[in-house]
Amino acid sequence: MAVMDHIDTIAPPDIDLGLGKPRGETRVVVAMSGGVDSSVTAGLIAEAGYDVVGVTLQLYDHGAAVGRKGACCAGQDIHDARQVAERLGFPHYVLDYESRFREQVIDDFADSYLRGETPIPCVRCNQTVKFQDLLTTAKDLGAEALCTGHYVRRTDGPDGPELRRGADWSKDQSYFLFATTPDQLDYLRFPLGGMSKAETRSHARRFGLDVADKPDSQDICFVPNGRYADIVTKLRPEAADPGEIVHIDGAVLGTHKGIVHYTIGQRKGLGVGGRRLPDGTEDTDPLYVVRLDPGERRVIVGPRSALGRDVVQAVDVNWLGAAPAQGQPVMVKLRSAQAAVSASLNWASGKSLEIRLAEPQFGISPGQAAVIYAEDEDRVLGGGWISGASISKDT
RNA sequence: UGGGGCGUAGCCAAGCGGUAAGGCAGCGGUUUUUGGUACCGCCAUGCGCAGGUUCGAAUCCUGCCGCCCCAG
Repeated sequence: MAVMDHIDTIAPPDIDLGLGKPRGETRVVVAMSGGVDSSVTAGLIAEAGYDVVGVTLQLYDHGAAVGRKGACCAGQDIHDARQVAERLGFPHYVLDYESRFREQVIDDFADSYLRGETPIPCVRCNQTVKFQDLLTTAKDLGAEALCTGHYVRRTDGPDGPELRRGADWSKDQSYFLFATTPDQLDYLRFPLGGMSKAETRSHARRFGLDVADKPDSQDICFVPNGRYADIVTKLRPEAADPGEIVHIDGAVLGTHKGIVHYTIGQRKGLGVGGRRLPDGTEDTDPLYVVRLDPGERRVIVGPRSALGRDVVQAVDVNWLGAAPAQGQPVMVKLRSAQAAVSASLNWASGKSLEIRLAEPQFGISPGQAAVIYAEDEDRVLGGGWISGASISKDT
């Protein structure tokens, strides 16, 4: 089906992790999700002569995830990872991280919705379970580095390691790794960072892996069938309490089915049709969620024009290197699957920052990440969790 | 129970004798390791109901029903 996704033959690359010891004496832990990317990562590192130890984290309930396409880290995926390790001939361990994952990722996910935010569990998972817990485990296993199959690059700069976008920008995952600390980055390696997805799959075929044609993962890994609201409702029933849908002009337009179902910028799912305004004109423009008021359980809606924001505040900021100077032009991604936009730093103080976007953006939601790139749009300077956004007054 | 107006899909509606626009909502798909956005596709054998006129009616006529406004 995907014609572009096929390269017939590909030569073995010689991956060097730059760890300064003979490869055969250098132990490396590879985080294996059971998908193509991390499987190939392990294969390439083993092929390059390193002492590979594959580790797969069991993150959530087996039963719910068995047989699900494109998931990771449970059931079938653990089985797939084990098979890859067997085929490629290196040891493989499965670690039970279910309780840690629940506490640090799933609970946070649910609480975030209660606050009227829209969380990114993938970042939380990288930030905690993978780059804290698993990283510590890797060190305990005597490894010199932890490898993952992320499409990002780690380069050595004058002030230490730098994080850069994956060479294949269509698969770039740097947005999800903005919270990686300098110490963590120092220990991490991303062998796929210079590759395209097509190349990765070709290597998988070269290794004869059954997962070569496994679908790319998508959706939230611990949510079956994309019904994330079900999970949140199960954990925090009040997130599904109904409330009013209120237009920014004050009119109550209907009832919503729980704040968990909405995020700023969202259009679908409101169920509100056209209406006749008091002045006699008709309003049939689509409505978007402009704001969430968790205290009053209100969903505030308005036309798309009411969504523009060009000032963004972020907290829990992480810098990979020196923080940019005030007024410095940067590029910022406010959403994983959207191009970075021009911005400048208004101020940064401690773990907080405010940026000014060159042009207003639509659908900026607290709980999401503002990831800041250098002007070349390649290096990740850092980022933070969006805490608020506003529109500046006309000049 | 005098006068006037209106009843077209879940909502807002165009059409005013020639064989049901459009928007919103909804559904499906594409895109996507978060949520969302965007884009593409689908969505009224029928126009309150019943008769009538006509080659032909949502469009004209009659009756009934239901809303709304004004006047009692």
